[in-house]
Amino acid sequence: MSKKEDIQHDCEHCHARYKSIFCQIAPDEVKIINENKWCQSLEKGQQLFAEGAYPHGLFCVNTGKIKIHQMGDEGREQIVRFAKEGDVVGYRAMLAGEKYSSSATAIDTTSICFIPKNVIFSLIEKDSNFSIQLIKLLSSNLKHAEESILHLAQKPVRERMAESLLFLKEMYGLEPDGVTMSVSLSREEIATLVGTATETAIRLLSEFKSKKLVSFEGRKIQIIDVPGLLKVANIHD
Amino acid sequence: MSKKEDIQHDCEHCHARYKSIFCQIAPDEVKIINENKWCQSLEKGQQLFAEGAYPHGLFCVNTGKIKIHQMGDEGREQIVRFAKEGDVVGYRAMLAGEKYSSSATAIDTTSICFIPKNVIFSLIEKDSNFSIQLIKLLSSNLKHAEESILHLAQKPVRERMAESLLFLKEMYGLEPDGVTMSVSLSREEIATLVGTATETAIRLLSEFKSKKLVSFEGRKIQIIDVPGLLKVANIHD
DNA sequence: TTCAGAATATGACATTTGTCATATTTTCAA
DNA sequence: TTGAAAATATGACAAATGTCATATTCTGAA
Repeated sequence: MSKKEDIQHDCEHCHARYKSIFCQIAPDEVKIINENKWCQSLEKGQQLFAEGAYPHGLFCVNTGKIKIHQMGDEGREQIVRFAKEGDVVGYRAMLAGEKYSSSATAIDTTSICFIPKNVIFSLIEKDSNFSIQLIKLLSSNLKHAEESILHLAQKPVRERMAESLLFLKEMYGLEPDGVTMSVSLSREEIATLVGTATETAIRLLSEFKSKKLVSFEGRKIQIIDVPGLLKVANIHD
Repeated sequence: MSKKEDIQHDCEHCHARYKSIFCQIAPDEVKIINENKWCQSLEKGQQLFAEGAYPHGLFCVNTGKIKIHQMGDEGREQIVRFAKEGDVVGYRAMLAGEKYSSSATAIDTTSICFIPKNVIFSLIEKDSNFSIQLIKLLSSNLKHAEESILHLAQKPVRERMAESLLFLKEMYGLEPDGVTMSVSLSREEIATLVGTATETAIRLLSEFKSKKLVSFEGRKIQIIDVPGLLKVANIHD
């Protein structure tokens, strides 16, 4: 499962922990996690877990980028969520005691830590504040999911494309140049995020490029005109 | 807010509580809830809470049916969830400490109980098992929401319509005749559940009727051919 | 009962979006 | 380096779905 060269980080001073649901837990609890966790690194494209498998714990992203996706009837993938540094993945199925309903795949070089199920459940039992952190995380995910439902049902593809680009910019930020997006996705992946055909995604990106809203060279996309994109996305306030 | 004639139920022997997230809490906690809750009855069409308002507690459905819906850009409503007896509504925003991101409206004569925020949070603090119940509820809602995302993005309207009818049958069940659905929704509401235009929803229902998959008289819909609907919905396993 | 407004229904049509075919370009392993 | 496979791009077209117009039916209040 994991490779020899994977570095075992120290939870106590972990930069990702401060941003995570584990940010407020007691030092001795941190110690328990540290002793039971397992770190692993993933290449871009490597799968973390697959739909249908049984979870034995959850994963905390240390560095890198993860997509959470589901398989549709016609074998078409749908991206339902993303995760970055400090985010927790694979927790929904674990908490519910179910099989994974989605898969998770690295979309960049990623370092994650695995924390066993029993450690999480004993933490829930001992630390009500941790429960609240988990509840807030689930709440936030649910809110975003319901917003996606609204947009998929009511917004045309062009609006959703503009919105998705702005979302990716918010989620993963920009490179030091201040315009290039840090995430690099294939056209097909962008299509499965927006919820459209790959060709439609390509056409819309070309259109946005010709309208000087974005520019790109392969998978490196630059966000040129944020107000313009907001307008196309039909976002006002 | 509430009317004189609203009956104040007794939580201890409440039939809805046994089906709810409150099914496993200690007797003295039940007593605290009972002393702090407030029961209210709603007519069909009455709103329980509105998008943008601040939550002061959560609502537990005693009897009846509730729709959770959001407003889209063009003023079109989108139904994102339903609730029935034993379900809890309005908890997401409360737990997250945010404004409501959706509204809730009775779609049938409904009796609900309001439980104040502080009672819920002290319960989370005291009873880790209750936290787990909440976490499982959120998990289940999130799972369904992500499934909706997949289906809205990838399934054609006809499939989603068949699926929605089957979903409503599962959710609210049938009348004693064994075929008529217990929920009664307008064509427009069905459309906002499926995520399509009202006219398209009407046309599809007529098509299903002519294909003897369903029959209906106004808003009373009979489910005639479940295997046929499953086939149209493209559901196999 | 009666009437007005709402809900349901249906046709005609426009628009959006997806699909298929086919270039063109890029990537990566041999 | 080179060639094959994958990814990107674009055109032509088909299919799905939404919109608008207009009946028709239903519903509830006066």
